Amino acid sequence: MSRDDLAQGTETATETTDADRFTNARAIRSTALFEDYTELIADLTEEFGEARITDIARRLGVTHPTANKAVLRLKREGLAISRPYRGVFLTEAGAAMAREVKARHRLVVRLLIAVGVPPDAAEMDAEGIEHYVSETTLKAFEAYLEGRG
Amino acid sequence: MSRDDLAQGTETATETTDADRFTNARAIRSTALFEDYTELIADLTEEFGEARITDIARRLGVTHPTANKAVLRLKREGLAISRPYRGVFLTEAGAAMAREVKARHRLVVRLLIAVGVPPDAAEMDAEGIEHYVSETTLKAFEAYLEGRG
DNA sequence: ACAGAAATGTAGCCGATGCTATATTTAAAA
DNA sequence: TTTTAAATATAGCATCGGCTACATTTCTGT
Repeated sequence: MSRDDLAQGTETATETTDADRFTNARAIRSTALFEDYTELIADLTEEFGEARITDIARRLGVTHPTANKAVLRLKREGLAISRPYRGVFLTEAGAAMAREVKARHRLVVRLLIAVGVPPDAAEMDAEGIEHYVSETTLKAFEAYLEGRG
Repeated sequence: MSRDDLAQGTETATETTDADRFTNARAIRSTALFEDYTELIADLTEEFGEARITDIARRLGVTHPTANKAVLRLKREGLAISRPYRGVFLTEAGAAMAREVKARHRLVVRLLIAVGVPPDAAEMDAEGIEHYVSETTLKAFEAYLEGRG
């Protein structure tokens, strides 16, 4: 099920209820962490050739056991692979998620700045906002940014 | 601690680290549910004179036990009050949160529509986005909407 | 007034996401 | 090489936020 299927809810066609919106938001909340991890692992891999648990934990501002547990979940979901005491790497699925997330992140930051948000605040807020931006909204952002050169 | 204190992180002044951003996002994630509940309770109280657990649960798309447990947390945090088998009401603190959240929600929806997001998608995405919009960004949204009449 | 229906409450389960404390393994230094 | 430091793993605890199943209370209709 894609983001936009979710975004449409389960209604026959027209109406969208409050419950649909909240259910959608809850669904996204549960994938937000995976998005953060895959994006970060991609960054670290590019920078250092691999993503070490310690680096992941430090960048996210959590302890290593927390990062380790999250990586176990990533592996279980087929988004990452790793051998004991070694670096973490993304699977193709994980890399695809990372690419998508990164593109979304950049677009959100660009749009915020375009409407006058200071760059620092834009970066800060985008970290949370990006997860909730649907394909439809993303397209609108693109169109808006196009239309103003 | 306010949203913007959080948004500044614990840095001395200038630099904002990745960890600050993620820690900020996590902090907001943990208050998002309270925001949803207070806003909804305010709505229901206005509509029906009180907020019943059943109505809260239905609008959020969760079961009553889940809503009940959340209300217990709200009460523990001093945001709501209720007597057994009776409606739920907001405290002054809860009502203040509801007002703030509602204002933020409206502004986010207006901005999304202003940049070309279809109203349906704007409503849907705002449900998640609104929680992550800082005061700074909110001010920028206001200025942007002012500046285009 | 009372029976049945509806609403609310409680108990207990689960998974996610954080933590601390304690192994264990790998890497670095003497 | 052997010791020490750093990184990683594991165990166990807590809270949150979902659920189902069941108990209790309130409301409604006859």
